[in-house]
Amino acid sequence: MLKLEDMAKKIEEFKNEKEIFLEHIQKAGLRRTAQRDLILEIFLRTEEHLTSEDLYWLVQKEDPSVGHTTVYRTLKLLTEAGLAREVRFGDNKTYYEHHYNHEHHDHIICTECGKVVEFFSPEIESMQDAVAHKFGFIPTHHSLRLWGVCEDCQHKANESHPTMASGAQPRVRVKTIAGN
Amino acid sequence: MLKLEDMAKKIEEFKNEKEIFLEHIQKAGLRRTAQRDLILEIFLRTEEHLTSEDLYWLVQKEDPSVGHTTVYRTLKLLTEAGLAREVRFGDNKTYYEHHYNHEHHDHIICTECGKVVEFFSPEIESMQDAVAHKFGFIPTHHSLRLWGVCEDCQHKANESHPTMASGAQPRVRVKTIAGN
DNA sequence: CCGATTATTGAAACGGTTTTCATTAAAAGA
DNA sequence: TCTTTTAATGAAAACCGTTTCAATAATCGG
Repeated sequence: MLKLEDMAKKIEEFKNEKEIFLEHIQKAGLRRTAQRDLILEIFLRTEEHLTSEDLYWLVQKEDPSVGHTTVYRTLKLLTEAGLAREVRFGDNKTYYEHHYNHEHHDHIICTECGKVVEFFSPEIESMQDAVAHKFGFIPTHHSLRLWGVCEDCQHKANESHPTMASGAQPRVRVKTIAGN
Repeated sequence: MLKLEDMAKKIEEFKNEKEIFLEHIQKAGLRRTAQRDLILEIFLRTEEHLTSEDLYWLVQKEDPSVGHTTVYRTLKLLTEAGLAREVRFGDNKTYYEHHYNHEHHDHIICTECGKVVEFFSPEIESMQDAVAHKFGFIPTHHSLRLWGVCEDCQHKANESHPTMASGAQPRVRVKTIAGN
C-alpha cells in the first residue's frame, strides 16, 4: 500500500473517531470544548500505550493552560466512548491504548524485561462468556493478563545471570503486535 | 464432619502455613520477627478478602506499636511465599486473600452490586498456557477478571430502575464461593 | 444579543500504595 | 557474652489516581 493511501486512511480513521466522540458527547448531554478537542487530537496522533501524565505533557506543548485533571477526565470520557481502553501491567500505572478500529486483545507481559505482547484468542473469549452465563451473569467486559519470561530473557538467564530472580518491575516497555 | 475435627484441621493448616512462611524466610535470607509472626497469625485467622489497612487495624488491637508499613510489607512477603494473593475488583483498593491450600480461582464481579463470585475453569487455564508458549513465554502467573450483571441485578433492573446505568462502584461486597 | 442555567475547568486536597531514611534489633562471629 | 553486620521497623514523604470546589465558559431560552 502506498504511503499516500496510508495517510488518507489514517485521516479518515481520525475523522471517524472524532465523530464518535462528538456523538458520545451529544448523547450524554455533555459539551464540546477546545480542551477536549485538543486532547483527543493528540491522543489520536500517538499510537503507543501512554499514561494520563504522558498525555498531559504532550498537551502542555500545544496549550500550557490545560491541567492534569482535564486530561485525566477526557481519557475517562474517551474510554466511555469506546475510543480508548485502560490497561495495567503491574507497575501501578494506568496506561491508555486506542480501542476504536483496533481489534480487541489481551496482553502477555514479560516479568523480566517488561515486554508486552498483544494477543487474541477467540477460544478463551468464548469460554469466558460461557463461564459468565453459567453463573447467571450477563457479561459486559473482562481483563486478562498473562505474565511469564519471554524468549529473549530465557536466553539471557542461561548466559550470564543463571540465578537472578525476577526483581523490581522494569522500566522499559516494548510493545509488540502479534496476530493470532 | 464434627466441629472438633474442623478445628483440628484448621490448626493443622495454620501450622503448615507457618512452616511455609519460615521456610520462605530462611531461603530468602530474611529474619523472623515478632511483628511478622503476629501479622501472619491474624491474617490466617481472617478468611475474608481484606486490605492492608483492614489488617493493620486488626493487628493494632493486639500490638499498637506495629505500623502500616510493616503490615503492608508482610502481606507482600506472604504473597511471595504463596500464602496470600493480591486481588483487585475495580474500586482502587488491593485486597488479599488466602492462597495456600485454597484452590486457584478467578473472579467474576457484578458491575451493579459488586458481588464477587469465585470460579475455576481448567479449560481456560490450559488455553492460557498454550497462548503463552505460542509466543515463546514460560508462563508464571495470570490475572483474569470478568465483569457483568448478576442474576439478582438483572431482576432488579426489570422491576424498578429500568434505565439506571451502572454508576459508581458499590460499597458492599458479597463473596460467593462457587465450585466448577 | 443578553442573561440564566449548568457543565467544564484547573488548583488543591484527598486516599491508597509504595519508597525513603534514620533507628532498632536479629543473626552471625569472635 | 560482646561486637559486628545487616535486615527490619515505623514515621514521614513521595507517588499516582481520583474527588472537591470555586471560578469559568458553553448552551439554552427569551
